[in-house]
Amino acid sequence: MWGRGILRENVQSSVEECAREILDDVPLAMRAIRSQLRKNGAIEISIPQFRTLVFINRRSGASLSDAAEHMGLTLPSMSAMIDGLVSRNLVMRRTDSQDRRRMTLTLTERGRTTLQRARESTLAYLGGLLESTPAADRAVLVKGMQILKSIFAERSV
Amino acid sequence: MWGRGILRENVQSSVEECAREILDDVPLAMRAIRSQLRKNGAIEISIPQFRTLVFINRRSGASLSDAAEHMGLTLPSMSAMIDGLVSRNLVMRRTDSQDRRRMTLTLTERGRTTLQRARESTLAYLGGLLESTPAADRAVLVKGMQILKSIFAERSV
DNA sequence: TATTGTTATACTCTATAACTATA
DNA sequence: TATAGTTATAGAGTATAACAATA
Repeated sequence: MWGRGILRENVQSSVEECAREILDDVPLAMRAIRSQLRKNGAIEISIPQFRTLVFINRRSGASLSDAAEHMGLTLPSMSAMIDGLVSRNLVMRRTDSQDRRRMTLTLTERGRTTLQRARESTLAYLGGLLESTPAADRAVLVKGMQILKSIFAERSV
Repeated sequence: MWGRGILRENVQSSVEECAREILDDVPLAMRAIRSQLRKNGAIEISIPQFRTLVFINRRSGASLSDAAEHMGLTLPSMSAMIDGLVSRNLVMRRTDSQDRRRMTLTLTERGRTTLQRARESTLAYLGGLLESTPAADRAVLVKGMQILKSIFAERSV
Protein backbone atom coordinates (compact mmCIF):
# COMPACT_ATOMS: atom_id res chain seq x y z
CA MET A 1 0.00 0.00 0.00
CA TRP A 2 2.66 2.45 1.02
CA GLY A 3 5.09 2.72 -1.80
CA ARG A 4 2.52 2.74 -4.55
CA GLY A 5 3.23 6.39 -5.32
CA ILE A 6 6.03 8.62 -4.19
CA LEU A 7 6.21 7.33 -0.64
CA ARG A 8 8.87 4.74 -0.18
CA GLU A 9 10.97 3.46 2.62
CA ASN A 10 12.10 6.19 5.04
CA VAL A 11 9.98 6.31 8.11
CA GLN A 12 12.16 8.81 9.90
CA SER A 13 13.39 12.19 8.87
CA SER A 14 15.83 14.65 10.30
CA VAL A 15 14.74 18.03 11.56
CA GLU A 16 17.02 19.65 8.98
CA GLU A 17 15.68 17.77 5.99
CA CYS A 18 12.16 18.47 7.06
CA ALA A 19 12.77 22.18 7.53
CA ARG A 20 14.41 22.37 4.11
CA GLU A 21 11.46 20.74 2.40
CA ILE A 22 9.02 23.09 4.09
CA LEU A 23 11.00 26.18 3.16
CA ASP A 24 11.38 25.04 -0.44
CA ASP A 25 7.91 23.73 -1.13
CA VAL A 26 5.42 25.82 0.83
CA PRO A 27 6.19 29.05 -1.06
CA LEU A 28 5.86 27.17 -4.34
CA ALA A 29 2.40 25.95 -3.45
CA MET A 30 1.45 29.34 -2.11
CA ARG A 31 2.23 31.11 -5.33
CA ALA A 32 0.08 28.70 -7.31
CA ILE A 33 -2.83 29.17 -4.92
CA ARG A 34 -2.47 32.94 -5.02
CA SER A 35 -2.40 33.13 -8.78
CA GLN A 36 -5.43 30.87 -8.98
CA LEU A 37 -7.35 32.99 -6.49
CA ARG A 38 -6.69 36.02 -8.67
CA LYS A 39 -8.51 34.63 -11.64
CA ASN A 40 -11.67 33.48 -10.00
CA GLY A 41 -13.90 34.86 -12.67
CA ALA A 42 -15.94 37.92 -11.88
CA ILE A 43 -14.65 39.03 -8.50
CA GLU A 44 -10.94 38.79 -7.82
CA ILE A 45 -9.72 38.71 -4.27
CA SER A 46 -6.26 38.49 -2.76
CA ILE A 47 -5.08 35.91 -0.28
CA PRO A 48 -5.27 38.32 2.68
CA GLN A 49 -8.77 39.34 1.59
CA PHE A 50 -9.75 35.71 1.25
CA ARG A 51 -8.43 34.87 4.69
CA THR A 52 -10.19 37.88 6.18
CA LEU A 53 -13.49 36.86 4.62
CA VAL A 54 -13.01 33.34 5.97
CA PHE A 55 -12.43 34.73 9.44
CA ILE A 56 -15.43 37.07 9.38
CA ASN A 57 -17.60 34.30 8.00
CA ARG A 58 -16.62 32.06 10.89
CA ARG A 59 -16.74 34.77 13.56
CA SER A 60 -19.55 36.99 12.39
CA GLY A 61 -19.73 40.17 14.44
CA ALA A 62 -16.04 40.02 15.39
CA SER A 63 -14.30 43.32 15.97
CA LEU A 64 -11.54 44.89 13.93
CA SER A 65 -9.08 44.03 16.69
CA ASP A 66 -10.20 40.40 16.66
CA ALA A 67 -9.56 40.22 12.93
CA ALA A 68 -6.20 41.99 13.19
CA GLU A 69 -5.04 39.64 15.91
CA HIS A 70 -6.16 36.58 14.00
CA MET A 71 -4.32 37.68 10.87
CA GLY A 72 -1.26 38.91 12.70
CA LEU A 73 -1.71 42.44 11.35
CA THR A 74 -1.55 45.83 13.00
CA LEU A 75 -4.80 47.69 13.53
CA PRO A 76 -4.12 50.28 10.81
CA SER A 77 -3.33 47.51 8.34
CA MET A 78 -6.52 45.68 9.11
CA SER A 79 -8.47 48.92 9.06
CA ALA A 80 -7.18 49.60 5.55
CA MET A 81 -7.98 46.09 4.40
CA ILE A 82 -11.52 46.35 5.75
CA ASP A 83 -11.84 49.72 3.99
CA GLY A 84 -11.20 47.88 0.75
CA LEU A 85 -13.62 45.07 1.50
CA VAL A 86 -16.33 47.54 2.56
CA SER A 87 -15.84 49.66 -0.55
CA ARG A 88 -16.26 46.53 -2.64
CA ASN A 89 -19.41 45.70 -0.71
CA LEU A 90 -18.09 42.39 0.64
CA VAL A 91 -18.12 43.33 4.33
CA MET A 92 -20.35 45.41 6.58
CA ARG A 93 -18.66 47.49 9.29
CA ARG A 94 -20.89 48.85 12.02
CA THR A 95 -20.36 50.47 15.40
CA ASP A 96 -21.08 48.13 18.30
CA SER A 97 -24.06 49.51 20.19
CA GLN A 98 -22.73 48.20 23.52
CA ASP A 99 -19.21 49.62 23.22
CA ARG A 100 -19.16 52.43 20.73
CA ARG A 101 -15.40 52.19 20.26
CA ARG A 102 -15.68 48.79 18.64
CA MET A 103 -16.54 48.03 15.04
CA THR A 104 -18.40 44.81 14.33
CA LEU A 105 -17.71 43.03 11.08
CA THR A 106 -20.11 40.86 9.11
CA LEU A 107 -20.18 39.57 5.56
CA THR A 108 -22.63 41.01 3.09
CA GLU A 109 -24.62 38.68 0.90
CA ARG A 110 -22.17 39.46 -1.86
CA GLY A 111 -19.30 38.73 0.55
CA ARG A 112 -20.72 35.30 1.31
CA THR A 113 -21.18 34.33 -2.31
CA THR A 114 -17.79 35.74 -3.27
CA LEU A 115 -16.09 33.78 -0.53
CA GLN A 116 -17.89 30.61 -1.46
CA ARG A 117 -17.15 30.98 -5.16
CA ALA A 118 -13.47 31.75 -4.52
CA ARG A 119 -13.18 28.75 -2.26
CA GLU A 120 -14.90 26.41 -4.64
CA SER A 121 -12.97 27.60 -7.65
CA THR A 122 -9.65 27.22 -5.84
CA LEU A 123 -10.62 23.80 -4.55
CA ALA A 124 -11.59 22.79 -8.07
CA TYR A 125 -8.22 23.96 -9.36
CA LEU A 126 -6.39 22.01 -6.66
CA GLY A 127 -8.66 19.05 -7.29
CA GLY A 128 -7.69 19.10 -10.93
CA LEU A 129 -4.03 18.98 -10.05
CA LEU A 130 -4.68 16.11 -7.65
CA GLU A 131 -6.65 13.97 -10.10
CA SER A 132 -3.56 12.24 -11.39
CA THR A 133 -2.03 11.79 -7.95
CA PRO A 134 -2.37 8.27 -6.53
CA ALA A 135 -4.82 8.08 -3.64
CA ALA A 136 -2.11 6.70 -1.38
CA ASP A 137 -0.01 9.76 -2.09
CA ARG A 138 -2.98 11.97 -1.41
CA ALA A 139 -3.34 10.29 1.97
CA VAL A 140 0.28 11.06 2.77
CA LEU A 141 -0.24 14.62 1.60
CA VAL A 142 -3.27 15.05 3.83
CA LYS A 143 -1.40 13.68 6.82
CA GLY A 144 1.54 15.89 6.00
CA MET A 145 -0.71 18.94 5.86
CA GLN A 146 -2.26 18.08 9.19
CA ILE A 147 1.16 17.74 10.76
CA LEU A 148 2.17 21.04 9.17
CA LYS A 149 -0.89 22.70 10.61
CA SER A 150 -0.22 21.29 14.06
CA ILE A 151 3.30 22.69 13.95
CA PHE A 152 2.26 26.23 13.10
CA ALA A 153 -1.10 26.37 14.79
CA GLU A 154 0.06 27.31 18.28
CA ARG A 155 2.72 29.87 17.57
CA SER A 156 1.68 31.88 14.61
CA VAL A 157 -2.03 32.49 14.68
CA MET B 1 6.04 2.80 13.33
CA TRP B 2 3.26 4.45 11.44
CA GLY B 3 0.80 5.67 13.96
CA ARG B 4 3.31 6.80 16.52
CA GLY B 5 2.46 10.44 15.89
CA ILE B 6 -0.45 11.99 14.07
CA LEU B 7 -0.56 9.48 11.25
CA ARG B 8 -3.13 6.82 11.80
CA GLU B 9 -5.15 4.51 9.65
CA ASN B 10 -6.30 6.12 6.39
CA VAL B 11 -4.15 5.17 3.49
CA GLN B 12 -6.37 6.76 0.90
CA SER B 13 -7.72 10.21 0.61
CA SER B 14 -10.26 11.89 -1.60
CA VAL B 15 -9.29 14.63 -3.98
CA GLU B 16 -11.66 16.98 -2.16
CA GLU B 17 -10.29 16.33 1.31
CA CYS B 18 -6.78 16.75 0.04
CA ALA B 19 -7.54 20.02 -1.72
CA ARG B 20 -9.20 21.36 1.42
CA GLU B 21 -6.20 20.58 3.59
CA ILE B 22 -3.85 22.27 1.15
CA LEU B 23 -5.97 25.39 0.94
CA ASP B 24 -6.34 25.60 4.70
CA ASP B 25 -2.82 24.78 5.80
CA VAL B 26 -0.40 26.13 3.20
CA PRO B 27 -1.32 29.78 3.83
CA LEU B 28 -0.94 29.21 7.56
CA ALA B 29 2.58 27.89 7.14
CA MET B 30 3.39 30.62 4.66
CA ARG B 31 2.51 33.37 7.06
CA ALA B 32 4.76 31.94 9.74
CA ILE B 33 7.67 31.64 7.31
CA ARG B 34 7.16 35.17 6.06
CA SER B 35 7.06 36.70 9.51
CA GLN B 36 10.19 34.79 10.46
CA LEU B 37 12.03 35.92 7.35
CA ARG B 38 11.25 39.51 8.29
CA LYS B 39 13.13 39.38 11.54
CA ASN B 40 16.34 37.82 10.39
CA GLY B 41 18.53 40.16 12.29
CA ALA B 42 20.41 42.84 10.41
CA ILE B 43 19.05 42.58 6.87
CA GLU B 44 15.36 41.99 6.37
CA ILE B 45 14.15 40.54 3.12
CA SER B 46 10.71 39.64 1.86
CA ILE B 47 9.65 36.27 0.52
CA PRO B 48 9.74 37.42 -3.12
CA GLN B 49 13.18 38.93 -2.55
CA PHE B 50 14.33 35.75 -0.88
CA ARG B 51 13.07 33.63 -3.76
CA THR B 52 14.67 35.94 -6.29
CA LEU B 53 18.01 35.72 -4.51
CA VAL B 54 17.71 31.93 -4.45
CA PHE B 55 17.07 31.90 -8.19
CA ILE B 56 19.96 34.22 -9.04
CA ASN B 57 22.25 32.26 -6.78
CA ARG B 58 21.38 29.07 -8.60
CA ARG B 59 21.38 30.58 -12.11
CA SER B 60 24.08 33.20 -11.87
CA GLY B 61 24.09 35.41 -14.96
CA ALA B 62 20.42 34.75 -15.71
CA SER B 63 18.49 37.53 -17.46
CA LEU B 64 15.66 39.61 -16.11
CA SER B 65 13.25 37.65 -18.30
CA ASP B 66 14.55 34.36 -16.91
CA ALA B 67 13.92 35.58 -13.38
CA ALA B 68 10.49 36.97 -14.23
CA GLU B 69 9.42 33.73 -15.84
CA HIS B 70 10.72 31.65 -12.95
CA MET B 71 8.83 33.76 -10.44
CA GLY B 72 5.69 34.09 -12.52
CA LEU B 73 5.99 37.88 -12.59
CA THR B 74 5.65 40.39 -15.38
CA LEU B 75 8.81 42.06 -16.63
CA PRO B 76 7.99 45.45 -15.09
CA SER B 77 7.35 43.78 -11.73
CA MET B 78 10.62 41.93 -11.82
CA SER B 79 12.41 45.03 -13.03
CA ALA B 80 11.11 46.92 -10.00
CA MET B 81 12.07 44.12 -7.65
CA ILE B 82 15.60 44.02 -9.07
CA ASP B 83 15.76 47.79 -8.69
CA GLY B 84 15.21 47.28 -4.99
CA LEU B 85 17.77 44.50 -4.68
CA VAL B 86 20.36 46.51 -6.63
CA SER B 87 19.76 49.60 -4.53
CA ARG B 88 20.35 47.50 -1.43
CA ASN B 89 23.53 46.14 -2.95
CA LEU B 90 22.36 42.52 -2.96
CA VAL B 91 22.33 42.02 -6.73
CA MET B 92 24.47 43.22 -9.65
CA ARG B 93 22.67 44.05 -12.90
CA ARG B 94 24.84 44.39 -16.00
CA THR B 95 24.23 44.59 -19.71
CA ASP B 96 25.04 41.36 -21.52
CA SER B 97 27.94 42.03 -23.86
CA GLN B 98 26.68 39.51 -26.41
CA ASP B 99 23.10 40.74 -26.60
CA ARG B 100 22.88 44.28 -25.39
CA ARG B 101 19.16 44.08 -24.80
CA ARG B 102 19.62 41.58 -21.99
CA MET B 103 20.51 42.28 -18.40
CA THR B 104 22.54 39.66 -16.56
CA LEU B 105 21.94 39.22 -12.87
CA THR B 106 24.43 38.03 -10.28
CA LEU B 107 24.58 38.17 -6.50
CA THR B 108 26.96 40.52 -4.80
CA GLU B 109 29.04 39.24 -1.91
CA ARG B 110 26.55 40.90 0.38
CA GLY B 111 23.74 39.20 -1.52
CA ARG B 112 25.29 35.81 -1.00
CA THR B 113 25.81 36.26 2.72
CA THR B 114 22.36 37.78 3.15
CA LEU B 115 20.76 34.85 1.36
CA GLN B 116 22.69 32.34 3.37
CA ARG B 117 21.95 34.02 6.68
CA ALA B 118 18.24 34.33 5.86
CA ARG B 119 18.06 30.71 4.84
CA GLU B 120 19.88 29.48 7.91
CA SER B 121 17.87 31.59 10.28
CA THR B 122 14.58 30.44 8.79
CA LEU B 123 15.70 26.82 8.81
CA ALA B 124 16.70 27.21 12.45
CA TYR B 125 13.27 28.61 13.24
CA LEU B 126 11.55 25.74 11.45
CA GLY B 127 13.92 23.28 13.08
CA GLY B 128 12.92 24.63 16.47
CA LEU B 129 9.27 24.04 15.71
CA LEU B 130 10.05 20.52 14.51
CA GLU B 131 12.10 19.48 17.52
CA SER B 132 9.09 18.20 19.38
CA THR B 133 7.57 16.49 16.35
CA PRO B 134 8.05 12.71 16.28
CA ALA B 135 10.54 11.58 13.64
CA ALA B 136 7.87 9.38 12.06
CA ASP B 137 5.66 12.43 11.62
CA ARG B 138 8.55 14.36 10.17
CA ALA B 139 9.00 11.59 7.61
CA VAL B 140 5.35 11.89 6.61
CA LEU B 141 5.71 15.65 6.44
CA VAL B 142 8.75 15.36 4.17
CA LYS B 143 6.95 12.95 1.88
CA GLY B 144 3.92 15.18 1.87
CA MET B 145 6.04 18.18 0.91
CA GLN B 146 7.66 16.24 -1.90
CA ILE B 147 4.27 15.24 -3.23
CA LEU B 148 3.11 18.84 -2.90
CA LYS B 149 6.13 19.99 -4.87
CA SER B 150 5.53 17.42 -7.59
CA ILE B 151 1.95 18.63 -7.97
CA PHE B 152 2.84 22.27 -8.44
CA ALA B 153 6.21 21.91 -10.09
CA GLU B 154 5.02 21.45 -13.66
CA ARG B 155 2.28 24.01 -13.91
CA SER B 156 3.35 26.94 -11.90
CA VAL B 157 7.16 26.87 -12.04
C1' DT C 1 9.28 43.50 -36.97
C1' DA C 2 10.23 41.00 -32.60
C1' DT C 3 12.55 40.90 -28.16
C1' DT C 4 14.28 42.92 -23.83
C1' DG C 5 13.80 46.03 -20.57
C1' DT C 6 12.28 50.62 -18.37
C1' DT C 7 9.06 54.34 -17.18
C1' DA C 8 4.56 55.99 -15.88
C1' DT C 9 0.74 55.07 -13.28
C1' DA C 10 -2.25 52.77 -10.09
C1' DC C 11 -3.88 49.60 -6.57
C1' DT C 12 -3.12 46.39 -2.60
C1' DC C 13 -0.61 45.13 1.57
C1' DT C 14 1.89 46.41 5.24
C1' DA C 15 4.16 49.30 8.85
C1' DT C 16 4.88 53.33 12.34
C1' DA C 17 3.42 57.66 14.27
C1' DA C 18 -0.02 60.73 15.46
C1' DC C 19 -4.62 61.43 16.15
C1' DT C 20 -9.94 60.97 17.70
C1' DA C 21 -13.60 58.98 20.20
C1' DT C 22 -15.18 56.24 23.79
C1' DA C 23 -14.76 53.81 28.20
C1' DT D 1 -5.67 56.97 31.70
C1' DA D 2 -6.52 52.95 28.62
C1' DT D 3 -8.69 50.94 24.59
C1' DA D 4 -10.53 50.80 19.69
C1' DG D 5 -10.07 52.56 15.61
C1' DT D 6 -8.71 56.07 11.81
C1' DT D 7 -5.66 59.17 9.26
C1' DA D 8 -1.20 60.42 7.45
C1' DT D 9 2.65 58.78 5.40
C1' DA D 10 5.84 55.57 3.36
C1' DG D 11 7.75 51.51 1.06
C1' DA D 12 7.30 46.88 -1.22
C1' DG D 13 4.92 44.09 -4.55
C1' DT D 14 2.15 43.70 -8.28
C1' DA D 15 -0.26 44.90 -12.77
C1' DT D 16 -1.16 47.24 -17.53
C1' DA D 17 0.06 50.55 -21.02
C1' DA D 18 3.37 53.12 -23.38
C1' DC D 19 7.97 53.68 -24.53
C1' DA D 20 13.17 52.96 -25.90
C1' DA D 21 16.96 50.22 -27.34
C1' DT D 22 18.73 46.37 -29.61
C1' DA D 23 18.49 42.39 -32.67
